[in-house]
Amino acid sequence: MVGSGDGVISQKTKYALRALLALAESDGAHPLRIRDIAGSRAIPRKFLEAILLELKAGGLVASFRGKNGGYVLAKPAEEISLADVMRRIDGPIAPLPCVSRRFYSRCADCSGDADCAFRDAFDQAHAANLRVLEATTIARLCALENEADTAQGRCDAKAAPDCQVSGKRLG
Amino acid sequence: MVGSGDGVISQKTKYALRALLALAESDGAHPLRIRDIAGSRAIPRKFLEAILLELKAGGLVASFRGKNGGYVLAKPAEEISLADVMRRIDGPIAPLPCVSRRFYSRCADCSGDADCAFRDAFDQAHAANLRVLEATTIARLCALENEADTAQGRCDAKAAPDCQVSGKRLG
DNA sequence: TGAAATCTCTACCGATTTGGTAGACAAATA
DNA sequence: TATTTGTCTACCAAATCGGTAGAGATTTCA
Repeated sequence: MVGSGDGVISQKTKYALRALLALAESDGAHPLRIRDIAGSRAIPRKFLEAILLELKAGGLVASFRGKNGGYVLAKPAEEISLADVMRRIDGPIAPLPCVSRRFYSRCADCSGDADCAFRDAFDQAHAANLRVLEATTIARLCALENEADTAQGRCDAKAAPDCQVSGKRLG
Repeated sequence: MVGSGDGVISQKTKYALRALLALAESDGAHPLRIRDIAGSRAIPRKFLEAILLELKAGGLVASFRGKNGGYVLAKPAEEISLADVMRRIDGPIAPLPCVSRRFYSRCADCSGDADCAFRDAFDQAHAANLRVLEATTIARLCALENEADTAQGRCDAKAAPDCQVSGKRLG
């Protein structure tokens, strides 16, 4: 079933972003417990444990153990971009390894055949994509979220108005 | 292993693009046989059969059976974009279903939680990505490929010069 | 010195997707 | 009718995705 389309952002990345938003919105004085983040953001607890460990390994969050322990952001929310999170959780963002900024490697089968012709196009597309992803920070998302909340109506009010909800549109 | 990175373009899409390039480069008078495309472009034959059927279902190629049969492009190479091929083979390009132009649907878990804040950013990134992918046609890829070929040195000569080949760069 | 609370680590698990392969079948052509 | 081509149904192994279980290590507090 080709078109069922969960899209390309993994569940894991969505959970990671939600967790980071939760941390960014907390006062930062007290660490947030895994259990509380999981509870408030609807994330499976054990899964979140693993995700936070990855984020910690990537230097995005820090943790404390024992009573009063928990997680905090390891740097200002302004310095964590969407691209940072995606790369840490799902690996390279580039569509082809030979076009990757951070994880460059030669395409295994690129020599002597037609793949090379694709490279340039994918490189441009990737660059355009990345510009947005690098420019968007957790802080910015946080602001957007609060905006939406106080203007109430929450998420649904912002759904693209020209998109039909029923079924798929193949045009 | 998060960074091993084959990238996001599936093998299947790469094969599809190679096959389309082969068809675009043939004179168009005689159909190309699956076997010949597979041979000249290093694509597993049986796998290519399935791919061509999908492209046919999508109206990108046409076929003839029996002796002298084979495949041809169903429309001018100028009218087949990278985005067309990717969508036909791998489904929606959008990172989130609620941001998709062709396959819109509401995110399952978007109501009342933080996902909404992501939407806007991913929407912009996707739009930027799509602009390039829609603008790049098979004809253009074909031209690029020939350019590279006649300037000889083939692919490898075009590899990004500022990228080290050895190992991964984590910066 | 515990005991409790918290993060950490290793191991597993079922479902789905990816990248294929095998083989019978159908339609053209000569 | 024999041959040559595409078409269709069914598999298959390996990897990935989304998660779970449970023991272990640290810190704090009484």
